[in-house]
Amino acid sequence: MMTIGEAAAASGVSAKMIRHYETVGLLRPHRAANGYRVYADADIAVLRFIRHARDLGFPLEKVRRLLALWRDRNRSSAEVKRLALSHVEALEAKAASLRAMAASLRQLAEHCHGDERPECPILDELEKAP
Amino acid sequence: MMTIGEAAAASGVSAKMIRHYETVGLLRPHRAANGYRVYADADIAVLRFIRHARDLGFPLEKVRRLLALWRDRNRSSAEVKRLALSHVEALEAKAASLRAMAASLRQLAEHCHGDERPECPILDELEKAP
DNA sequence: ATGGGGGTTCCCACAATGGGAAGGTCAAGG
DNA sequence: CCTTGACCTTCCCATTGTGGGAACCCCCAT
Repeated sequence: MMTIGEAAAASGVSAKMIRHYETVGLLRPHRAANGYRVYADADIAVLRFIRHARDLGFPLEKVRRLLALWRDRNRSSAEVKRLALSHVEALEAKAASLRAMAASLRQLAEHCHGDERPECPILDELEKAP
Repeated sequence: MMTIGEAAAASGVSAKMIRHYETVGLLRPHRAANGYRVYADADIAVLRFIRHARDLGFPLEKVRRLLALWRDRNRSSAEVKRLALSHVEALEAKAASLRAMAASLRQLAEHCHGDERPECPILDELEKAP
């Protein structure tokens, strides 16, 4: 049984975020008589779970669903896999979009002299009509 | 000389965003006697510039600097190139991070049977201690 | 004059995180 | 016993970029 500060240290989630996860309903710690939140080992496990999921880029809504599956002893691994792969697709789509931007811009930059002169194909491109 | 709706249609930037760009100081349209914003062709060019820069993922702060360089006839292309390449690095770093997440997660998913059984290495990983 | 299609400002929301203020609580030590 | 400092509580604000919507004003055509 620990306070929020200890739970933060034990889980690697900041106290601020722990409270936030509670307000969005991912967590329900007990309260001591003085109003302090009290975290049991199971709560710490939840917090670590959340952190790992966040480290993999899952948005909180998907973390919520993962948690539900985690707690459900009758889940099918298929459902977990589906959720995970949909997230993989989202990540890859986003990454591809960023890489496309980077590639276009790098392309433009390669044609830029990068000297004292003001002429610059990067600005020319940004200025274009369409 | 056009109103904000026409400027939106001409530039591809929503009226909502045009107002926002104004409040953050990227734009200063004139005002008609009735209080309506009035956009000149130069303003439309600025809006298109902003849109192109946003399409390349530049955050508004960098868009602001690009605009300043664009307007500065004495700019050096080196400065533009530096700004662009720093953004390229940011994009690539972000993309790499997303791809790393996707790769880890895909890896985990590959080891998940994805059937009716509850055992799932994805959840096992999220549950892990550290 | 009236109705519709603009325009204006202002507030709220998202997602996830952090900063900070104002105040309550507890343990240690003088 | 009381102070001090570390910790807890709630509440508000900011970030980034975008959108939704309310309440209200304006102009033109019917």
